[in-house]
Amino acid sequence: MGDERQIFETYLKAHELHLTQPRETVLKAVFATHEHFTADELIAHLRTLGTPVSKATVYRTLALLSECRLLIEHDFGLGRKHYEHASDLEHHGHLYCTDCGQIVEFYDARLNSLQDRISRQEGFEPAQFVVKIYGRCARCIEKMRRAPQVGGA
Amino acid sequence: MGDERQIFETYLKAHELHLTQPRETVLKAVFATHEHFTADELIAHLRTLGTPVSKATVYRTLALLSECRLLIEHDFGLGRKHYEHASDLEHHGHLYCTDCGQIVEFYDARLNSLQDRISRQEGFEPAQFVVKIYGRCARCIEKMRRAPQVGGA
DNA sequence: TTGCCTGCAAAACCTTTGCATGTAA
DNA sequence: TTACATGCAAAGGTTTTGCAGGCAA
Repeated sequence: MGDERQIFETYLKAHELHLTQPRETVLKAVFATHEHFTADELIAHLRTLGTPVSKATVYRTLALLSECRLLIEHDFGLGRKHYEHASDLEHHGHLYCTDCGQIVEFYDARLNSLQDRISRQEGFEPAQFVVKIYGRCARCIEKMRRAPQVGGA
Repeated sequence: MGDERQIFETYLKAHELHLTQPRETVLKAVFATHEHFTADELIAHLRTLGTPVSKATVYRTLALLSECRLLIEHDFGLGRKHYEHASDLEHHGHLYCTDCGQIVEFYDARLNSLQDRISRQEGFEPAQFVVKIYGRCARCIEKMRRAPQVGGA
């Protein structure tokens, strides 16, 4: 978490912005765990911690953290964004279960070489690589087997 | 476009739904091209064609077409969904330029084997495989070289 | 002291929903 | 004839913005 703070401070200085107390509160909470989270969850968590930060400021801070590449915004098509640490993104992607909504991470060392090869081909300068597989997780496949839905095709 | 119509009709019949005129209008417009589009763009396009369909019906029809796997919903984190033909999805992913918003497709035969391998590993039954690379496109890299931004890191 | 930052509430945005009317089968 | 579908407008949920007062540097 020392790294993140330093990167954030450097970014703020470079843009003549301030490291305020609310921003520091958000920074700490965000990098205290490695969980995915939504803006709303973070706002609730901060309230629980006894260090509430307003909705507007949380959104503004998340935008800053995404701009300086400390956070990645994910969108699973649910109408709200999920955030995760950019440093956690290397070599991994997400499996999203369309039945129960569970998000499972998977690791594959070949993802990065894939990203590089494709970006080079297209003349792209890659910043983020996002791999998602939508489908049904093992648990829901099993559940389905025991109690099949009508019209399940 | 014959295929899509048949698949849609079969799906509607199986669920005791009707193939109405507005649904047919949407179906035709959607499968007339292979472009990505948003709901809003489609609504505007239908108006231009002289065959307007209401917002509510367009959204409802897009949901149906996604349910029967004729369309894929994409989310590039812009607050609105992009749709594309499911049949176009094989072996390809998207490069999204964070500067100009351009979306470039890339093809790589290895994507499908990657999906299969990962899904098997995790016990997933895959339905959609989404690969996105966010970054800067060749044109914007060039533009940037000629007129660098302040604080451009 | 200066200009950025905060929090509140209102606005904006895309998408969904309730309801009376219209229409496929 | 019966149920499903349409269109309008209003509601819904998340994210953004305007503004007056507060704070970092």
